[in-house]
Amino acid sequence: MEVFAERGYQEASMAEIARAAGITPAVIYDHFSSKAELQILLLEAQTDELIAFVGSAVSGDFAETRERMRVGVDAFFTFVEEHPYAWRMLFRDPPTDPAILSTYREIHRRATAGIAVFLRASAPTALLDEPEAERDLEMFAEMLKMAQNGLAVWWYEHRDVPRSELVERVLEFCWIGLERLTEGERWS
Amino acid sequence: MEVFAERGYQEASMAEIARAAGITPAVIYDHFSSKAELQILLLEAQTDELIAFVGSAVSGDFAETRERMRVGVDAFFTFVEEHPYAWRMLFRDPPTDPAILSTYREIHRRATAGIAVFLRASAPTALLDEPEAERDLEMFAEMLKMAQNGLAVWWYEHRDVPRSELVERVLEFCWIGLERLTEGERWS
DNA sequence: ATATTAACCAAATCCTCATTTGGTAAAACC
DNA sequence: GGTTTTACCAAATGAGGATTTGGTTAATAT
Repeated sequence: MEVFAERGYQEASMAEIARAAGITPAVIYDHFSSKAELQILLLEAQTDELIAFVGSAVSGDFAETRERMRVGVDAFFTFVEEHPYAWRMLFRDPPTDPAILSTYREIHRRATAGIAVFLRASAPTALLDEPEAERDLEMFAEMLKMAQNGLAVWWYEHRDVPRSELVERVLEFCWIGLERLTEGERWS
Repeated sequence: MEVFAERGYQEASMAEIARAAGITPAVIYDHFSSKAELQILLLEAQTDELIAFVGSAVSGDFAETRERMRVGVDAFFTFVEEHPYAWRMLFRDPPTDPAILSTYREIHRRATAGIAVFLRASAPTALLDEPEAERDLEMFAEMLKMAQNGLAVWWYEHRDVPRSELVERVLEFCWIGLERLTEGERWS
């Protein structure tokens, strides 16, 4: 993971991965059928971990939707902080290899879908009855995911900024929009 | 551009690029010193075009900041619509080649900085005097850029959605946060 | 008209890896 | 104690693809 994350898939050679693991490339092939498979297994494992981590953070009871939102965003950045390699593999370097691209897309689909489910759970019935509700939720989820992710990339070059500040900025940036969404208002 | 955009840098072979241009690979080397240089020149040219395009769209006089914002966001999506290859090269597939990575980072730095300048121009003096003003603007710019870009990626799979709808969703998502930023308010 | 430069190409190079081969040695099993 | 499985590796193998070579032909310049 370290080598994949630091170098990106293409630049990570099996030789370097093996060296980092203290073995030789041949040993890797005793355990994984190809470089692509190795990458895919890592990606999937990390996705499961991220989704479980954020999911459990937001699953409790919250007095206000906003609190739940804050906890979710905070959980994401906590994951980034604690699993920097995982995050870079998952969100920073889209793969070029076609064999991995479909896995990558699936991961992002799952991430967006997860956020959308979360948003839907907070939205009022009236809004959900609108014919474009699904699509709108998906768009909001996509924007939230990418805004968060963009900040995470930015954070990488500004390590001195504390996590709590990132969380605040994300909420400031989009909260009101999300709040109105969850209250069923539309404005022009 | 077409081949780079469709396949991504790694998967685009010089042979295919040449074929698409109706020539042989050797001819490319009469004009460009390497595949990396070719990619870099294309990236830089497209960046200049995008920045000029959005820049001129938002440079006029607007009664309200919100109108200016709408026009800027609309200009971005118009560019995506009219220059799909350019957009994919610029924003969709981060390069893996180290020689190109620095160019890619510089491009994104310029894009974020351009958005930040735009936001700063609309922000009140009081807010700009805060010590963290620069950093906050940068964070907002980063989020706006990535939210927009995320929607553009999403759009790629939902071509039936009209541009105007994307623009509205972006504004809904983040406008109020931006509005408060430009009015100097902070809330907890 | 001739010299120079530019556009072009078919066929070699050549280099970087991923992947395989064909083993040894230690551990686990029975 | 012998057999099988597992962990391991040094040294090939081989493919894909960027880049060069060594030209020809068309255009431009003088």
